[in-house]
Amino acid sequence: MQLEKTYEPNRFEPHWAQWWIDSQLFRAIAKPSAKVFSLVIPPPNVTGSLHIGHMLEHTEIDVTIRWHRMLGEETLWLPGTDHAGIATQMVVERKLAEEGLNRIELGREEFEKRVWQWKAQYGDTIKRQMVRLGASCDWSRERFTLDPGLSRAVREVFVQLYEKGLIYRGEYMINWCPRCLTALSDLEVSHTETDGSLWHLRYPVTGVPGRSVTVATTRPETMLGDTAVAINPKDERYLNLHGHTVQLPLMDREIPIILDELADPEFGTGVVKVTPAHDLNDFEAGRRHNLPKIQVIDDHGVMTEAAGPYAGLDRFEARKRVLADLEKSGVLVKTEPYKLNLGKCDRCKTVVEPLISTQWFVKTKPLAEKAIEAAESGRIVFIPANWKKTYDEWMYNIRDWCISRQLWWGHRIPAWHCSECHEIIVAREVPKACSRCGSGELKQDTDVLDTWFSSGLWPFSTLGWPDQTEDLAAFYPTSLLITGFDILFFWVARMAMLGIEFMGDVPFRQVYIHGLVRDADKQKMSKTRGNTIDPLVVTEKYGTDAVRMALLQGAAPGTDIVLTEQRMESSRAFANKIWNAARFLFMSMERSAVEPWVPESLETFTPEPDLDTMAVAIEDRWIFSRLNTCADQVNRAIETYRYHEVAQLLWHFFWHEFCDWYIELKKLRFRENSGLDSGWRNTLAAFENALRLLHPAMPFLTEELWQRLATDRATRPVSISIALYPQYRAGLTDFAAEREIEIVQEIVTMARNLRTEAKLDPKQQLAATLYSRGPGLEVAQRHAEPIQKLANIKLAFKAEAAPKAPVIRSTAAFDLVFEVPASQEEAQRKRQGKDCEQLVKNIANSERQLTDDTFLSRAPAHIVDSIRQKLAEYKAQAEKLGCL
RNA sequence: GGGCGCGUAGCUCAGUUGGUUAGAGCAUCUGCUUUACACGCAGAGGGUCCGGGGUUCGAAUCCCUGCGCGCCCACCA
Repeated sequence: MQLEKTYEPNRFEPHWAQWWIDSQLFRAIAKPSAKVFSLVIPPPNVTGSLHIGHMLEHTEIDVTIRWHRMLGEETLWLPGTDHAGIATQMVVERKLAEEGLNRIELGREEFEKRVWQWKAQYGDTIKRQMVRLGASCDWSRERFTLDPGLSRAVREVFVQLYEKGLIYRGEYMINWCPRCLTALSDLEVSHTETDGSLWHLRYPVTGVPGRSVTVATTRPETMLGDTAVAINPKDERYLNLHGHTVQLPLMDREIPIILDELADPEFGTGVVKVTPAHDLNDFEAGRRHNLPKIQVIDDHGVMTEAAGPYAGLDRFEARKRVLADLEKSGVLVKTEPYKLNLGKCDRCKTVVEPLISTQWFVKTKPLAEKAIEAAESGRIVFIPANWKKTYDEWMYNIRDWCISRQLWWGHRIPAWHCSECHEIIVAREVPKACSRCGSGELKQDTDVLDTWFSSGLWPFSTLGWPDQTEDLAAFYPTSLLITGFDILFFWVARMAMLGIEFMGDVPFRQVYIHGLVRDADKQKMSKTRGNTIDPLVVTEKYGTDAVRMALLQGAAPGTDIVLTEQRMESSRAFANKIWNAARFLFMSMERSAVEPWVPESLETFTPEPDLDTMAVAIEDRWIFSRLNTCADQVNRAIETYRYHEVAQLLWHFFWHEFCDWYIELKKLRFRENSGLDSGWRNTLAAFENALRLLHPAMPFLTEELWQRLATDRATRPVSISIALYPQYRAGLTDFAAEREIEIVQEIVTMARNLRTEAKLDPKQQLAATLYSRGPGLEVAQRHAEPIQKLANIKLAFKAEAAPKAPVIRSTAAFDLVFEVPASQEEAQRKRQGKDCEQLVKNIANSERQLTDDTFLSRAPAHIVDSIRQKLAEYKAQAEKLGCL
């Protein structure tokens, strides 16, 4: 069984990936008692490229799923990525743009037909991406927006909310995108600070010659729709004008002066123009004072008939004309630069227009109260915990949620309008006749629902709700949601509210919020910046496992992740390192004609160290002890979502303990007795354990090697992913063995240091003497063979204090002296000078503390003791080097 | 305007409840074609823990403050 010299990820990874696609197979092989079930939905951004952020998400999710699967626990992991509806929408957006099509021109039927085509076409891309990420993927449950099951759940929720009075239809000021021709929720509008101007306009007071009020505005074109001017009731400057009217310039309309809090005496002149049809505050003020609403800008951002001479102009063009005319007539008294927060459509960046419109709303306050309580009582826990604050902040200040969209794609609102009596009927099924007048002339509302409405139902709609299915009983609530903070409000908050409302319990117990992936310049990755890393490209280049590892290394809770190719490159090196460790083991096995070991049965498949040979082989006792510690730490790290720590622990253990020391020590042993040895079993067991430990992080590589480790597949789990995950076992920790190997490492390292520092020939075997009066000398003597070979020296041992020597290296327990010609002593002397400096500093420091009475009286005893002990060691070493 | 977070080696970051000489990976430098691996091996150098103040026997860690950076929320003309 020969392995190639270099690990080629692309040869192995897709192979096992394919195996994972079919979750039915997984169910068949999993332990019957295990209710491990995962719902992974396709990442949304299949257009430009899959967002690398979702790759991080999927990796974290997959690590956690695999870990739990290996623990055989009954859990549902709810992976958190955007829902399939969005994925489809992204495809649709792109295809429409590419093919120069327009939804409206296509017509609904034709449009939907195309969408299904595109979905089929892109489905494979999505699948491939998922597969390469190593995510387990339940394709039998793939959900797209038009899924009949989901549609049913959406209708059910809508109707129930409506019946409870939590959904209403109302005229309100909404954010309108004149390009997308749809309403937007507050969350879909992003504000950017923009340089604008504040124009001061003078409105003459009717019937009072020479008297006028000056108002300030950032949007002069809206003045065409002014229906009042407001002054603050407390503002004495203008109180005498109350009851008067002003003459609206350009339109020659008489409008009242009203008293309203809207006007801030501190701002500008203290007088504000009121345009109820084009500004939310004005809209509300208009309601309070029963003002007429004059809409001067239409859905397309074009001036209406009401704008008089400006009708038909684009809103920005109208602004220019209005300003020019105002200036001409002397109404414009001042223009000053002003910074304003301009709301733009999230998707198309068009400046949003506040418009009055009839929309469907969800009354969110009652829902939010329960959601707040859930987080308060700890039924929902955020990790890191400070995200609760952000969640609360939003929940407490929640506003009603505009859920109707004037898009073509999505769930249609289950409401029908009677053409006769204008009654609105909300129903689960298409009604046959108007419930009021009995007319058969019914038209379904043309609006569709905000996609986040259906996404908010995801935790239960995917499980068959409103039917009381087995899945629903088993998997609601789920244990964990992993997601990014960018959709905390969009998705997490809505799932919480709707889940509690309809299921009577929270949808998930824990919410793990991960960071954002950034590029090397710390920029958020985005399509518009063009700095996205295409997962397909990098996984092709470095391998899926390497990319996963690179992501995990940065995945500390609460911080963003900077992903660089450099990091992926070093992860690939790590994969290759493991591959080669296996290669060495397999080659050695072959050379010694060792049969791959075959476990007796599936039930007893828990590779154990062979205790008899362990007693002889110190490195076996050591590696199992280290493995045990590592398993313990890794388990705890995954449990607390400290993925970066998981990566670091595994990396260090595999590379710097297993490869650097264990294999090197084993090499020596294999060379001296080439025949079959029961010690093999320990080596393979250690490797096998390590592979299992690594599996969640690097599934493909470990699976491949694990499959090759034993030949008899009939008697063992078919996959490493359902083998047991190594756990801490008290019996395996062996401090004595650890101490002994530490001594070996210490001496070998000393020797290597000394050799390099003294610029000695690395190939020449040098004579050296090891001095020590402690018990360590006996241990060193016992392991003289490996020490001498690893350090390439010939050692003599002396149980006495070291003499002053030119080429010496000391630690607390040992002094190592090289016998070298006088000519090579100079380099070493320089080095020792540096060591001395440090030692003298340390001694001074310790002595200062130990003569400080307050320290001695207040610091705990063990701290004082440790400093005393340290001081003695520093002094001893300084003496050996001749520093004092 | 409100809220959150960050500032530690050249770069990207760790640093658990305050306690020896502050760690890792990458990069840099030196030496090695050692038959598992040059995607490697063995070593080395590199830090005023953003500045200032305070609490403490003791601060990268806790408190205050200044500077710099980022994010989220918000209807003020």
